[in-house]
Parts: sequence; structure tokens; C-alpha cells
Amino acid sequence: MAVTIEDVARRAGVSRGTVSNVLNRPDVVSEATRARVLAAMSDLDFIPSQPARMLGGLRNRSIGLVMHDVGHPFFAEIARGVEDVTIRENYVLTLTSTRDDAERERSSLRLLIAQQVSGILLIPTASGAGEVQQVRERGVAAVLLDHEGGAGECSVAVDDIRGGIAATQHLLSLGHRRLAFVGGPGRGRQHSDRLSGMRSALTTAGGRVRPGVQVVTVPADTIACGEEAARSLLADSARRSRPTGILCGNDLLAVGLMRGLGSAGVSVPDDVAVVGYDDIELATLVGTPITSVRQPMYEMGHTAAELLVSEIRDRGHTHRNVRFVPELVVRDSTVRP
Amino acid sequence: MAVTIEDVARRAGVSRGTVSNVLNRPDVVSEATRARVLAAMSDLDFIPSQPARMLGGLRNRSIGLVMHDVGHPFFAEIARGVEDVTIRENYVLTLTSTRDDAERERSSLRLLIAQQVSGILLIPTASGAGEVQQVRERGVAAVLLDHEGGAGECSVAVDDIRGGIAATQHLLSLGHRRLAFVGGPGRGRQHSDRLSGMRSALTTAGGRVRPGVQVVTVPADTIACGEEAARSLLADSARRSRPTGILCGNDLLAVGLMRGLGSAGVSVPDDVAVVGYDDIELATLVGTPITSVRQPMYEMGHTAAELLVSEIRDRGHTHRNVRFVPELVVRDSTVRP
DNA sequence: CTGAAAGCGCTAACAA
DNA sequence: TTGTTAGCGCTTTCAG
Repeated sequence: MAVTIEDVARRAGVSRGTVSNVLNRPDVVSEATRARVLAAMSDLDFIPSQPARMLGGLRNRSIGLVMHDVGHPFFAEIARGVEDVTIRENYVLTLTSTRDDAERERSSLRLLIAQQVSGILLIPTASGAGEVQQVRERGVAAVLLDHEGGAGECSVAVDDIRGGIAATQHLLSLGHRRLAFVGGPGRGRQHSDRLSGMRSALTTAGGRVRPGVQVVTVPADTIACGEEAARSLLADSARRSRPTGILCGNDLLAVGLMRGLGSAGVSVPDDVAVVGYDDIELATLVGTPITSVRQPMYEMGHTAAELLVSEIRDRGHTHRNVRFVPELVVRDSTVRP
Repeated sequence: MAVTIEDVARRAGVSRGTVSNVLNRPDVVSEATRARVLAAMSDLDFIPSQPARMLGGLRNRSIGLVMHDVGHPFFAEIARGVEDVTIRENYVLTLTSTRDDAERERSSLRLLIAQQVSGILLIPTASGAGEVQQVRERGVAAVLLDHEGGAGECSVAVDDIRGGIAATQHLLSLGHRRLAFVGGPGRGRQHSDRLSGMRSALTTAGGRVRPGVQVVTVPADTIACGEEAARSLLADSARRSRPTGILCGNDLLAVGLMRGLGSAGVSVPDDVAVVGYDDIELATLVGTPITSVRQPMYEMGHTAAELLVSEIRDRGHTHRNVRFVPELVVRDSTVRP
């Protein structure tokens, strides 16, 4: 069995209570005995059992992050932002990926609650988001990420409608009149907001703008799906009615789409202009750097984690709904350099 | 306070022990009472406290993964492989990044032990690797990842020397005689093994091969460092003695290096051939797709996690040291298409 | 300032 | 089959 507080107490010639005190209220113990106890601890290489401490009433210094997929650069970057805070604040980070499955989201949340984490950061699945309330009812702090929350909670989000508008205005300003949106259910609310933004930019644009947008639905936010989208786009529409300006729901789709277009002999940006979304590093590295709507991923994770820590720790915490404003970054996929 | 086993027992009109039984040995409880207890649980939305269960002797269904950086594609992909196993086996994954700091590695390990995880996957820092022993001494299962282990332990690694050899032979076969290695301390053992492989390929190559390799040391495995390396490489060597074949310690360095070379007007692969390492997806997506030494990252994570689960669970577990063989993937950065 | 003792929520004998 | 009870390792009163 592992070395317990009892062993330390015996070796230091004190009681369990005293050892516990040097751990939790060092100032209450005399200099001399504290030194003795500390020595005993390090001699025995004592690591106090976290579960036992928690049963004893202490809060767990651990928080959970529930997201779609660590492998996706967008989420990975958010995770980095979160992690830098948890490290600084000495929390343990438990990661769970939902793969955008509501069922998995539920079970992840239960798992984290069972572990008695003191807080949860949740990037809701397309269907989810109502789950947070249940978490809070159990006294576990929670902040929503990449999803706008209500007044009674903290959240960190980005204005996706605005992002959609910015991208669309850019395409319109370049003279494109036949537009398309490539997106999927993968990140439900986000994609539909971006599309809404696109439509709203079109209606307010006035002039002889062709109403409506061709929407290509993809099953996932991946490069492969982007390539697939290119194929269906090229197959569907006659050359004359083919869209010349395309907004993708995220950068991976844009990368795939551009590949697909390229191998079909369609030139970007000469024949078709493509705008991505997120502005992951990859967008700058591909052959034709991609114009994209930048989301401050690292900062989102960082901010959300700080809000969570504050909610966990600060008595007088007031909820905040942080909303970042996305920013269009123009590159070669829409404007020839 | 949260709802406890006591509450469930009262509501179902049974004792705590019975509730515990339906949780842990359902077959021992009668059909009728089990149904009643289950109903009570779901009415109350009971989530058993994991810490309490652990104190009560149960093993924690959680494992820890200690790696350098979630944000790095190489590690992210390993994490995905691990995660798919933990999900399937119903384990919780606690992630910690060391940022290649031995101190952080130590504290991460302590944290995980304190949490009483039942197993740990460790990708050791450059300096570390001796730490695993301490983990095992505390009865926590552990498998080494990306690092060859001894007989008394499980490990999953890739033969980096062989990878270095393969890359070098490729460069030699293309006629390159002035070679360089761009690498850093970031992934210590890995990079030095790759360099060793390079040297060994040179010595065994025979012929009028220029002995030795120019080594450019970089502080980290990043694109920025790769660009920096290009600058120093171009500044250092006179045009005539400049290397024409370069192996990079990883793909990000190669991406950066190629950028740096490109902006200095050096053509890849015409003037210089570049080989990367890892074969992350990005290697295929950049303007000039990169020849790289492929490591099966997802599979490494997957395999390691399965070994760990087996070590945790199977009584008759026998240790295995899995060594993957890397594979050279030739692309445009060494051979013009 | 230190020691003794009562739990925390649950599991696992052991009885009934 | 079910109930009873003794811990698990620690924190936290409360006396001394």
C-alpha cells in the first residue's frame, strides 16, 4: 500500500492531525515540528491521496474540458489556451472529446461530475448546450465555450454572424455575385450563424445581387469533406451558374475544397474565390494561403479558463458573457497577390 | 450537498449495502429490488462519488497522459489514438503537457499519482525517462511512449536511427553529398537518434562521400525555428559549400526551413532537397509537399493505450516493447514531380 | 500548539 | 438475498 499520513505522523512522532495541519494550515504549526514533519514527508516520499482529501471536504483542484476533438487544430489551440491557465493555477485538466455526439457529451459530463471536478469548460455539441444547467445544479462551476450563454452563466463566444457578414462583404466587394456556403452540421450553431451572416449581408447589400446562396452540406469539418464538396459543386452546377465566391464553415473544408477545385483545373482565386473560417495556422501554410475569418482560439480557451477559475474560487464572482469579434484576414485565395 | 448512496437507499427502502451491490455486483441482488433501486437512482439522478468509491477500495477508471504539448500535431495525433481506446474502455483521460520541462514532468506525475489514476502513459522529456520507475514503485501501471523501454516494462517507440538512415540514403541516392541536419534539443533522444542514423548511413555509404554532417541546432520544434535555421544556414556557409540535402528533425522545422529558403530565393528541391520527419498531415498540404519519414502516430497512441489497459487489468499481463518501423514517404521537396 | 475523535461516501466482508 | 458494520486516508472540530 502507498505511504499514508499515518506513516508520516509516526515517523515524525506526531499525530495525524498535525501532519494534516502542516499540509493545509502550515501557519498553525510550530516551526520546529513543521520542519520535522516535512522531513518525514520527503523521506517517505509522501503523496497525499487526492480522493481521501476530497472526502474530507477539500475541493479538488481539477477541471474538465469537454470538446469535440483534440485532433482538430481549432480545438487543440483552445485546449492550449486552457492548459496554460490550469498549469499556472495548479489545476489538473481532464480532457474528453465528444466527437460531436450528444450521448457522449452527456456521459462525459457525468464522468466529470463523478470525479468531483470543481469546474467544467464545455464546448457544446450541435444538439447539446442544455446540459450545462444540470452541471450547475450539482454545484459544479461551468462556463460555456464557443457558445453564447445567458445572464446567469459565464460564456466565451465569437460573433459568428458578424464573421459571416465580413466574409460575404469581402466577396461582394471583389465583384462576386454567385455565392456558396460549404458547411455542415458538425458545428451546428456556428455554421448556421455564419450562413445567416452571409444571407444578411446579401439582403442588405442591395443592387442587382442574386438573392440566396447555394449551400453545400458536408457531413464533417474535414479536408476530405471539402474535396467532396468541390466535386459535388462542380457536378451540380452548369459552368455558367457556378458560384464564384465560396465561404467555407472552417479552414479544413477550405483546404479540401481548394484541393478539389485545383485538381479539377479550377483556379483559385482566378475562377473561384475561397474564404475559410477559424484562421488556423494551416490556412497560412498551404500552397495558396487562405483568406479566413480569424477566431482567437488560444485566447478563447485562456479567457474561458480564467472565468472558470474565478467562478470556482472567487466568492464575489460575477458572470460574464465574453464575445470576441472575428476578423477577416485577406490572403491569396480571394485576392491574387 | 449532492445526493448520496444513503438517499438512494432510503428512497428505495433498502440498505446502503444493497445499493452498493446493485452498483458493483448486480447479479447478487434480486430482480425486484434491483429494479426498485435503479428507479430510485434515476429519480434522484444519483451519480456515485468517484473519490469515495476509490477510498472504498475500487480502482479508478482513469489514466493519465503526459506529453510535451497538445498543440503540436504530432502529439495531438498520438492523443487521439489514446483517446479512442480510453473511450472504448470507459476510462477518463487526464492530459498534462510538460512543454518539455523535466520539472513539469515530475509534478505532472505526482499530480496523477495523487489522483490515484490507475495508469500513466508517459512521453518522457529530453532529460526525463527515469521517472517512470517511481511511478511503478507506487503500484501505478505505466507505459513509455516514443521511448524505448527495458524488459520490465511496456513501451511503444519508433526506430529513429532507422528513420535517419532511410532519409539519408534517399538523399544520397539523389546525388546529394553535402548534407545537413536541422534539429533541436526539443525531443532530445529522438533527434539525436535521427542524426546518428544519418551519420551511420554516411559512413557505410562508402565512396567519395564527404564525411560528417553540418548540424544546425534549433531551440524548439517549430516553424519559426525552421525559418531561423534557413537564415543561419544561408549566412554561415559560402554558396559553394552549402548543403544540398537537409534532414529536419520534424516536419514543422521542414516547413519553416522551406519557407526561409523560399524567401531567400533558394528553390526546393532544385537547389536544396529537404526531408522532414513525422509525416504529419501538414507535410502533404504545404505548397511543396514534403518528403518525410512517417511515424504512425495514431497507432502509437492506440497501441500504448491498449498495452496500458492490459497492464492495469490483466492479471497475466506480459510486458512488451513495441517498436514501429518508420517509413520514408517521398514527395516534391526532394524529387521534382 | 498538538492530540484525539468524528465523520466524508462508499465498498466489502460478514451476519442474519 | 439483504442488512450491518468496519474501515479506506484524510480533514476538521474540539479538547488538552
